[in-house]
Amino acid sequence: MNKEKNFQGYLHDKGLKSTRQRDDIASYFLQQDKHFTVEELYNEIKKSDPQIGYATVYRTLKLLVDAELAVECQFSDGLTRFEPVHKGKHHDHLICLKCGKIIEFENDKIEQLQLEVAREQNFELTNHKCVLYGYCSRCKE
Amino acid sequence: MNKEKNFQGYLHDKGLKSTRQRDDIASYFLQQDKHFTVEELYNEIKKSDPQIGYATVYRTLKLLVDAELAVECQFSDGLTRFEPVHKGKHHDHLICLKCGKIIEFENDKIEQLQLEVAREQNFELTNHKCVLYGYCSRCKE
DNA sequence: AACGAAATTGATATTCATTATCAATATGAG
DNA sequence: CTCATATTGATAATGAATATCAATTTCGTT
Ligand SMILES: [Mn+2]
Ligand SMILES: [Mn+2]
Ligand SMILES: [Zn+2]
Ligand SMILES: [Zn+2]
Repeated sequence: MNKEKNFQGYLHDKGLKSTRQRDDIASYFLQQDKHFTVEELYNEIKKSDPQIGYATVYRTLKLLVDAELAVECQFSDGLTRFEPVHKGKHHDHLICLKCGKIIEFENDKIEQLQLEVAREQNFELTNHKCVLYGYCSRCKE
Repeated sequence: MNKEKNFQGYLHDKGLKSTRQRDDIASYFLQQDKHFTVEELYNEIKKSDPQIGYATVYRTLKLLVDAELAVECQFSDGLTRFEPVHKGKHHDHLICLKCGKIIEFENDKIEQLQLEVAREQNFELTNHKCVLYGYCSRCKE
Protein backbone atom coordinates (compact mmCIF):
# COMPACT_ATOMS: atom_id res chain seq x y z
CA MET A 1 0.00 0.00 0.00
CA ASN A 2 1.07 3.54 -0.69
CA LYS A 3 1.25 4.99 2.78
CA GLU A 4 3.24 2.08 4.09
CA LYS A 5 5.70 2.65 1.29
CA ASN A 6 5.83 6.26 2.38
CA PHE A 7 6.68 5.15 5.88
CA GLN A 8 9.43 2.85 4.64
CA GLY A 9 10.80 5.68 2.56
CA TYR A 10 10.64 8.04 5.50
CA LEU A 11 12.54 5.63 7.70
CA HIS A 12 15.19 5.08 5.08
CA ASP A 13 15.64 8.77 4.37
CA LYS A 14 16.12 9.46 8.06
CA GLY A 15 18.60 6.63 8.50
CA LEU A 16 16.12 4.78 10.68
CA LYS A 17 15.49 1.09 10.56
CA SER A 18 12.49 -0.87 9.54
CA THR A 19 11.51 -3.25 12.30
CA ARG A 20 8.77 -5.79 12.76
CA GLN A 21 7.24 -3.71 15.57
CA ARG A 22 7.27 -0.41 13.69
CA ASP A 23 5.93 -1.96 10.57
CA ASP A 24 3.14 -3.75 12.39
CA ILE A 25 2.10 -0.63 14.26
CA ALA A 26 2.23 1.59 11.18
CA SER A 27 0.50 -0.96 9.00
CA TYR A 28 -2.36 -1.44 11.41
CA PHE A 29 -2.72 2.24 12.27
CA LEU A 30 -2.65 3.53 8.71
CA GLN A 31 -5.38 1.16 7.60
CA GLN A 32 -7.79 2.44 10.20
CA ASP A 33 -9.92 5.55 10.13
CA LYS A 34 -10.07 6.31 13.83
CA HIS A 35 -8.81 8.75 16.38
CA PHE A 36 -6.62 6.50 18.50
CA THR A 37 -5.54 6.94 22.03
CA VAL A 38 -2.07 5.53 22.59
CA GLU A 39 -3.61 2.97 24.90
CA GLU A 40 -6.25 1.99 22.35
CA LEU A 41 -3.63 1.40 19.69
CA TYR A 42 -1.38 -0.40 22.15
CA ASN A 43 -4.20 -2.78 23.04
CA GLU A 44 -4.95 -3.48 19.40
CA ILE A 45 -1.36 -4.19 18.52
CA LYS A 46 -0.94 -6.39 21.55
CA LYS A 47 -3.50 -8.79 20.11
CA SER A 48 -1.11 -9.80 17.36
CA ASP A 49 2.11 -9.03 19.25
CA PRO A 50 1.69 -9.59 22.99
CA GLN A 51 5.31 -8.59 23.57
CA ILE A 52 4.93 -5.08 22.16
CA GLY A 53 6.10 -2.33 24.47
CA TYR A 54 4.08 0.72 25.36
CA ALA A 55 7.05 2.95 24.61
CA THR A 56 7.37 1.53 21.13
CA VAL A 57 3.82 2.55 20.33
CA TYR A 58 4.54 6.07 21.55
CA ARG A 59 7.74 6.22 19.55
CA THR A 60 6.18 4.91 16.37
CA LEU A 61 3.28 7.35 16.55
CA LYS A 62 5.78 10.15 16.92
CA LEU A 63 7.54 8.95 13.80
CA LEU A 64 4.27 8.76 11.90
CA VAL A 65 3.50 12.34 12.87
CA ASP A 66 6.94 13.43 11.75
CA ALA A 67 6.41 11.56 8.48
CA GLU A 68 3.13 13.47 8.12
CA LEU A 69 1.21 10.22 8.03
CA ALA A 70 -0.53 10.96 11.32
CA VAL A 71 -1.75 14.03 13.16
CA GLU A 72 -2.10 14.59 16.86
CA CYS A 73 -5.49 15.72 18.16
CA GLN A 74 -6.25 17.31 21.49
CA PHE A 75 -9.92 17.45 22.20
CA SER A 76 -10.84 18.70 25.65
CA ASP A 77 -11.00 15.36 27.41
CA GLY A 78 -7.36 15.41 28.42
CA LEU A 79 -6.39 12.52 26.16
CA THR A 80 -4.07 12.83 23.20
CA ARG A 81 -5.33 11.09 20.10
CA PHE A 82 -3.71 10.25 16.81
CA GLU A 83 -5.39 9.80 13.50
CA PRO A 84 -4.00 8.58 10.20
CA VAL A 85 -3.80 11.14 7.40
CA HIS A 86 -5.75 9.82 4.47
CA LYS A 87 -4.90 11.13 1.01
CA GLY A 88 -3.34 14.23 2.48
CA LYS A 89 -6.83 15.57 3.01
CA HIS A 90 -7.16 18.01 5.86
CA HIS A 91 -10.27 18.21 7.99
CA ASP A 92 -11.39 19.65 11.30
CA HIS A 93 -13.60 18.30 14.06
CA LEU A 94 -16.88 18.65 15.85
CA ILE A 95 -16.86 17.04 19.31
CA CYS A 96 -19.90 16.03 21.31
CA LEU A 97 -19.35 16.96 24.93
CA LYS A 98 -21.76 14.29 26.11
CA CYS A 99 -21.09 11.11 24.15
CA GLY A 100 -17.67 12.00 22.79
CA LYS A 101 -18.73 11.54 19.19
CA ILE A 102 -16.25 12.94 16.70
CA ILE A 103 -17.55 14.35 13.43
CA GLU A 104 -15.19 15.48 10.72
CA PHE A 105 -15.79 18.41 8.44
CA GLU A 106 -14.05 20.24 5.64
CA ASN A 107 -14.82 23.83 4.87
CA ASP A 108 -12.76 25.57 2.25
CA LYS A 109 -14.16 28.97 3.06
CA ILE A 110 -12.95 28.72 6.63
CA GLU A 111 -9.57 27.54 5.43
CA GLN A 112 -9.33 30.51 3.06
CA LEU A 113 -10.28 32.96 5.77
CA GLN A 114 -7.64 31.50 8.05
CA LEU A 115 -5.02 32.10 5.39
CA GLU A 116 -6.27 35.66 5.14
CA VAL A 117 -6.03 36.17 8.89
CA ALA A 118 -2.47 34.87 8.84
CA ARG A 119 -1.58 37.12 5.94
CA GLU A 120 -2.94 40.16 7.77
CA GLN A 121 -0.69 39.37 10.71
CA ASN A 122 2.32 38.65 8.53
CA PHE A 123 2.30 35.10 9.78
CA GLU A 124 3.68 32.17 7.89
CA LEU A 125 1.05 29.53 8.53
CA THR A 126 2.10 25.91 8.95
CA ASN A 127 -1.03 24.28 10.31
CA HIS A 128 -4.07 24.86 12.40
CA LYS A 129 -6.59 23.17 14.66
CA CYS A 130 -10.21 24.12 14.58
CA VAL A 131 -12.40 22.22 17.02
CA LEU A 132 -16.09 22.88 17.54
CA TYR A 133 -17.62 21.68 20.80
CA GLY A 134 -21.26 21.08 21.53
CA TYR A 135 -23.93 18.40 21.54
CA CYS A 136 -24.60 16.05 18.69
CA SER A 137 -28.04 15.51 17.21
CA ARG A 138 -28.72 12.60 19.52
CA CYS A 139 -27.40 14.17 22.70
CA LYS A 140 -28.92 17.63 22.43
CA GLU A 141 -32.52 16.29 22.57
CA MET B 1 -15.11 46.53 39.19
CA ASN B 2 -17.71 44.70 37.21
CA LYS B 3 -16.03 41.36 36.67
CA GLU B 4 -15.10 41.08 40.30
CA LYS B 5 -18.71 41.70 41.18
CA ASN B 6 -19.59 38.95 38.75
CA PHE B 7 -17.26 36.63 40.59
CA GLN B 8 -18.76 37.53 43.94
CA GLY B 9 -22.20 36.92 42.53
CA TYR B 10 -21.11 33.62 41.08
CA LEU B 11 -19.72 32.47 44.40
CA HIS B 12 -22.84 33.48 46.22
CA ASP B 13 -25.17 31.83 43.73
CA LYS B 14 -23.26 28.59 44.01
CA GLY B 15 -23.25 28.67 47.80
CA LEU B 16 -19.50 29.18 47.81
CA LYS B 17 -17.63 31.51 50.09
CA SER B 18 -15.69 34.62 49.36
CA THR B 19 -12.21 34.30 50.78
CA ARG B 20 -9.17 36.51 50.86
CA GLN B 21 -7.27 34.05 48.67
CA ARG B 22 -9.97 33.66 46.05
CA ASP B 23 -10.61 37.34 45.87
CA ASP B 24 -6.94 38.19 45.55
CA ILE B 25 -6.39 35.65 42.82
CA ALA B 26 -9.50 36.64 40.88
CA SER B 27 -8.85 40.34 41.32
CA TYR B 28 -5.29 40.11 40.05
CA PHE B 29 -6.07 37.70 37.24
CA LEU B 30 -9.07 39.57 35.90
CA GLN B 31 -7.17 42.83 35.68
CA GLN B 32 -4.51 41.34 33.46
CA ASP B 33 -4.63 40.68 29.76
CA LYS B 34 -2.36 37.67 29.54
CA HIS B 35 -2.41 33.97 28.93
CA PHE B 36 -1.32 32.67 32.29
CA THR B 37 0.25 29.40 33.14
CA VAL B 38 -0.86 28.22 36.57
CA GLU B 39 2.72 28.56 37.70
CA GLU B 40 2.99 32.10 36.34
CA LEU B 41 -0.12 33.18 38.18
CA TYR B 42 0.95 31.36 41.32
CA ASN B 43 4.27 33.21 41.30
CA GLU B 44 2.57 36.56 40.85
CA ILE B 45 0.11 35.98 43.65
CA LYS B 46 2.85 34.76 45.93
CA LYS B 47 4.44 38.19 45.79
CA SER B 48 1.57 39.66 47.77
CA ASP B 49 0.59 36.47 49.59
CA PRO B 50 3.60 34.24 50.21
CA GLN B 51 1.40 31.71 51.97
CA ILE B 52 -0.82 31.06 48.98
CA GLY B 53 -1.12 27.41 48.04
CA TYR B 54 -0.64 26.04 44.56
CA ALA B 55 -3.87 24.10 44.81
CA THR B 56 -5.81 27.23 45.64
CA VAL B 57 -4.66 28.84 42.41
CA TYR B 58 -5.76 25.77 40.47
CA ARG B 59 -9.08 25.72 42.24
CA THR B 60 -9.76 29.40 41.76
CA LEU B 61 -8.94 29.26 38.07
CA LYS B 62 -11.38 26.40 37.73
CA LEU B 63 -14.04 28.52 39.39
CA LEU B 64 -13.30 31.44 37.10
CA VAL B 65 -13.70 29.18 34.09
CA ASP B 66 -16.98 27.90 35.45
CA ALA B 67 -18.08 31.48 36.04
CA GLU B 68 -17.18 32.18 32.42
CA LEU B 69 -14.71 34.81 33.51
CA ALA B 70 -11.76 32.81 32.20
CA VAL B 71 -11.09 30.41 29.39
CA GLU B 72 -8.62 27.58 29.19
CA CYS B 73 -6.21 27.53 26.26
CA GLN B 74 -4.19 24.59 25.01
CA PHE B 75 -1.58 25.63 22.54
CA SER B 76 0.74 22.84 21.48
CA ASP B 77 3.49 23.42 24.02
CA GLY B 78 2.03 21.05 26.57
CA LEU B 79 1.13 23.79 29.02
CA THR B 80 -2.39 24.78 29.96
CA ARG B 81 -2.98 28.49 30.01
CA PHE B 82 -5.82 30.62 31.28
CA GLU B 83 -6.88 34.00 30.08
CA PRO B 84 -9.43 36.42 31.49
CA VAL B 85 -12.53 37.00 29.42
CA HIS B 86 -12.79 40.69 28.70
CA LYS B 87 -16.21 42.13 27.91
CA GLY B 88 -17.46 38.73 26.85
CA LYS B 89 -15.61 39.21 23.60
CA HIS B 90 -14.51 36.01 21.95
CA HIS B 91 -11.30 35.74 19.98
CA ASP B 92 -9.02 33.04 18.60
CA HIS B 93 -5.25 32.71 18.44
CA LEU B 94 -2.23 32.65 16.21
CA ILE B 95 0.77 30.97 17.83
CA CYS B 96 4.39 31.38 16.77
CA LEU B 97 6.07 28.00 16.91
CA LYS B 98 9.48 29.59 17.38
CA CYS B 99 9.14 32.39 19.92
CA GLY B 100 5.79 31.43 21.40
CA LYS B 101 4.21 34.76 20.58
CA ILE B 102 0.44 34.76 20.92
CA ILE B 103 -1.60 36.97 18.60
CA GLU B 104 -5.32 37.33 19.02
CA PHE B 105 -7.78 37.71 16.20
CA GLU B 106 -11.49 38.05 15.68
CA ASN B 107 -13.12 37.06 12.45
CA ASP B 108 -16.87 37.17 12.24
CA LYS B 109 -16.98 35.40 8.91
CA ILE B 110 -15.18 32.39 10.35
CA GLU B 111 -17.52 32.42 13.32
CA GLN B 112 -20.54 32.49 11.03
CA LEU B 113 -19.21 29.62 8.94
CA GLN B 114 -18.63 27.59 12.06
CA LEU B 115 -22.25 28.06 13.04
CA GLU B 116 -23.21 26.93 9.59
CA VAL B 117 -21.06 23.81 9.84
CA ALA B 118 -22.65 22.98 13.18
CA ARG B 119 -26.13 23.50 11.78
CA GLU B 120 -25.41 21.18 8.86
CA GLN B 121 -24.43 18.48 11.33
CA ASN B 122 -27.37 19.10 13.60
CA PHE B 123 -24.98 20.08 16.33
CA GLU B 124 -25.79 22.41 19.17
CA LEU B 125 -22.64 24.47 19.41
CA THR B 126 -21.40 25.61 22.80
CA ASN B 127 -17.89 26.83 22.06
CA HIS B 128 -14.92 26.33 19.83
CA LYS B 129 -11.18 26.67 19.65
CA CYS B 130 -9.46 27.79 16.53
CA VAL B 131 -5.69 27.97 16.75
CA LEU B 132 -3.42 28.86 13.86
CA TYR B 133 0.21 27.78 14.11
CA GLY B 134 3.14 29.16 12.20
CA TYR B 135 5.91 31.71 12.36
CA CYS B 136 5.42 35.32 13.28
CA SER B 137 6.72 38.19 11.17
CA ARG B 138 9.95 38.36 13.12
CA CYS B 139 10.61 34.62 13.26
CA LYS B 140 9.85 33.67 9.68
CA GLU B 141 12.73 35.86 8.37
C1' DA C 1 26.69 -15.41 4.41
C1' DA C 2 28.93 -13.33 8.33
C1' DC C 3 30.48 -9.02 10.74
C1' DG C 4 29.77 -5.17 13.55
C1' DA C 5 28.48 -0.32 14.21
C1' DA C 6 24.47 1.79 15.15
C1' DA C 7 19.64 1.75 15.98
C1' DT C 8 15.79 -0.40 18.41
C1' DT C 9 13.25 -2.64 21.83
C1' DG C 10 10.83 -3.26 26.18
C1' DA C 11 11.04 -3.10 31.05
C1' DT C 12 11.40 0.19 34.21
C1' DA C 13 12.42 4.60 36.43
C1' DT C 14 11.56 9.37 36.13
C1' DT C 15 9.40 13.64 35.29
C1' DC C 16 5.87 16.76 35.54
C1' DA C 17 1.15 18.59 35.49
C1' DT C 18 -2.97 18.00 37.75
C1' DT C 19 -6.08 15.98 41.22
C1' DA C 20 -7.23 13.95 45.72
C1' DT C 21 -6.76 13.85 50.69
C1' DC C 22 -7.25 15.68 55.15
C1' DA C 23 -6.47 18.15 59.47
C1' DA C 24 -6.60 22.89 60.67
C1' DT C 25 -8.89 27.17 59.84
C1' DA C 26 -12.13 30.61 58.02
C1' DT C 27 -16.69 32.04 56.49
C1' DG C 28 -21.32 33.69 56.92
C1' DA C 29 -26.40 32.66 57.70
C1' DG C 30 -29.29 32.66 61.42
C1' DC D 1 -21.84 34.92 68.58
C1' DT D 2 -22.48 30.10 67.12
C1' DC D 3 -21.76 26.33 64.35
C1' DA D 4 -22.42 23.76 60.19
C1' DT D 5 -20.08 23.94 56.21
C1' DA D 6 -16.69 25.45 53.00
C1' DT D 7 -11.83 26.49 52.29
C1' DT D 8 -7.02 26.29 52.70
C1' DG D 9 -2.38 24.53 52.07
C1' DA D 10 0.74 20.86 52.67
C1' DT D 11 1.40 16.70 50.85
C1' DA D 12 0.34 12.28 48.68
C1' DA D 13 -1.43 10.16 44.67
C1' DT D 14 -2.40 9.77 39.91
C1' DG D 15 -1.53 9.42 35.14
C1' DA D 16 0.37 10.64 30.77
C1' DA D 17 4.56 11.15 28.54
C1' DT D 18 9.61 10.84 28.43
C1' DA D 19 14.25 9.08 29.73
C1' DT D 20 17.31 5.28 30.73
C1' DC D 21 19.78 1.23 29.65
C1' DA D 22 21.08 -3.58 28.89
C1' DA D 23 19.84 -6.92 25.54
C1' DT D 24 18.61 -7.58 20.88
C1' DT D 25 17.95 -6.54 15.99
C1' DT D 26 18.91 -4.41 11.66
C1' DC D 27 21.43 -3.59 7.49
C1' DG D 28 25.41 -1.69 4.91
C1' DT D 29 29.69 -3.61 4.19
C1' DT D 30 32.95 -7.13 3.76
MN1 LIG E 1 -10.41 13.36 12.15
MN1 LIG F 1 -6.31 35.32 23.94
ZN1 LIG G 1 -23.36 13.05 21.51
ZN1 LIG H 1 7.87 34.29 16.66
